[in-house]
Amino acid sequence: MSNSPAKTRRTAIWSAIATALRGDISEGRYAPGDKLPTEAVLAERFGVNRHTVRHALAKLVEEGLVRTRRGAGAFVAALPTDYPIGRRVRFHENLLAAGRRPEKRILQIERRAATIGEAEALAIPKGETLCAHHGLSFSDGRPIAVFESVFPLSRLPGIDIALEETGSVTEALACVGVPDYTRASTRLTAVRANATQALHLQMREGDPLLRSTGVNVDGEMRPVEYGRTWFAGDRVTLTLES
Amino acid sequence: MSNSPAKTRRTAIWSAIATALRGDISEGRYAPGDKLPTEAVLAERFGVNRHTVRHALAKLVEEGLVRTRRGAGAFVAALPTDYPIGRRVRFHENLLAAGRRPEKRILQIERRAATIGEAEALAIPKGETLCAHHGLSFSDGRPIAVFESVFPLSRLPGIDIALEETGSVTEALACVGVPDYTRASTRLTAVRANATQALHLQMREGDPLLRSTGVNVDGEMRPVEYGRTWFAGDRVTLTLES
DNA sequence: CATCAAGATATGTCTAGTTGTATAATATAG
DNA sequence: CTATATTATACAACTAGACATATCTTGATG
Repeated sequence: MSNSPAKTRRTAIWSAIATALRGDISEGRYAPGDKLPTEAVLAERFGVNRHTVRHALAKLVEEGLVRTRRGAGAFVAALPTDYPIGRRVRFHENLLAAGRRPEKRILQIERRAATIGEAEALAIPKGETLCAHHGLSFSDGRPIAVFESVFPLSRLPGIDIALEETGSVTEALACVGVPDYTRASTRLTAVRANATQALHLQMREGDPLLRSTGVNVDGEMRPVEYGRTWFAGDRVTLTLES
Repeated sequence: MSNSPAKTRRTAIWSAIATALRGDISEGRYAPGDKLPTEAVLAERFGVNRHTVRHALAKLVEEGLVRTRRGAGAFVAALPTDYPIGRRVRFHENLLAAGRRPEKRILQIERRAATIGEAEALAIPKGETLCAHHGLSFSDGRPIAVFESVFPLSRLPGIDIALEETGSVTEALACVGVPDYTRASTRLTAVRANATQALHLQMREGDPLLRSTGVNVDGEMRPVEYGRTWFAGDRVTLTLES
């Protein structure tokens, strides 16, 4: 009579407000350092109580997007992390240069046979053993990407051990005789987050991700790493160098 | 317990309560916009459980007679606003003629490239710069619609500034040399409200909206505005002139 | 010009009240 | 006995208002 089984599990009001403000910020309507409208004004705009706006703002503060000062207002803390993609792609260096505090958590390192795509990208025979590792990247303590990258073991013997000991791609490659490497190719596309990715990135299943696929080569143009990275779309802006 | 338990009840308690409240409303005891007593008070007054009162209120909400807002209360719903759609569509004029108090709140004005659909509707090259603005429409202080409309900047230089200064489409167009305009086409369809729309219109996510897509042209039949409006389905009745 | 005081604003915190939702128990009709 | 209507209880989410406290603005004062 009154209700049908098709009940609407609506998103919380404060959550919708947070999303709206997050969108305004990421679209540049409020630039970094800008003062957001006062809580009272926002409450009026959205037609809700001030406490509901405060809940939304608290969420944005928790995410690091907004910083509040009592008596002064709420200010946009920073734009999404700029992540330059060019000939030299170094996670730690890039974020340090942007004034961020980078962090990396390796979830797994394993040896396994190469898939067809991996073998092709690394220019090795299909089914050859390689070293794969995947994990999470953080900026200022907030997860911004999940990655999976593989190395040809035949070309880089001991890379798996070096990776485990150093926890750094750059250092591990240096350990096995690759002092420098450059990005040979990068492909970008947008996909939806699956459950696992959403969990790691603290977002919702289906939220947009920016997927980057790239191959790094050594000084003699031999592929040394084939990596895929899924960036949280609302936290990262990739910038392309000429 | 207080009511005769041995007798067979022809009508359910909640139904009787709904009828009583419906009568109070139709007799003017509660005028449109008035706040009904709280569920606790009504439960006390009718000598029943709060849930039984809620069942009655749910029925009235379903009928469209009552609107509830969590934390605020239950209110007698205002009558739907008649909104004529014809050759001349003027938000303010239409509502003033209907004896309402119109209001408009522009949320954003920006310049950006035209999408394919917008370029087609305005008969301009794809990607050309246009002026877009979106916001909210009110009738007697209640939000009844969200809108987004775009203008071709090449054909109407300065329209964005005029819009910002006047806050009125009709006046802004007059400022840039379009003294009069008429509706060339209108398309209507029903859609579900997303979280943002629901928030602005103070309704629930998934509630039905009436979407109107229209193109306005100047005296020489050149498109000057391409607008989309989402009306709250329970607050507006569109009326078509012959 | 520099400084201080007072007022206006804005966020932080607290208390209370109201609707929304979930779960379980009880009564009544069929 | 079974299904439905009603009661009972608890908690979550949102509103409403008041007050404290930090910050900014303004104007008077020397």
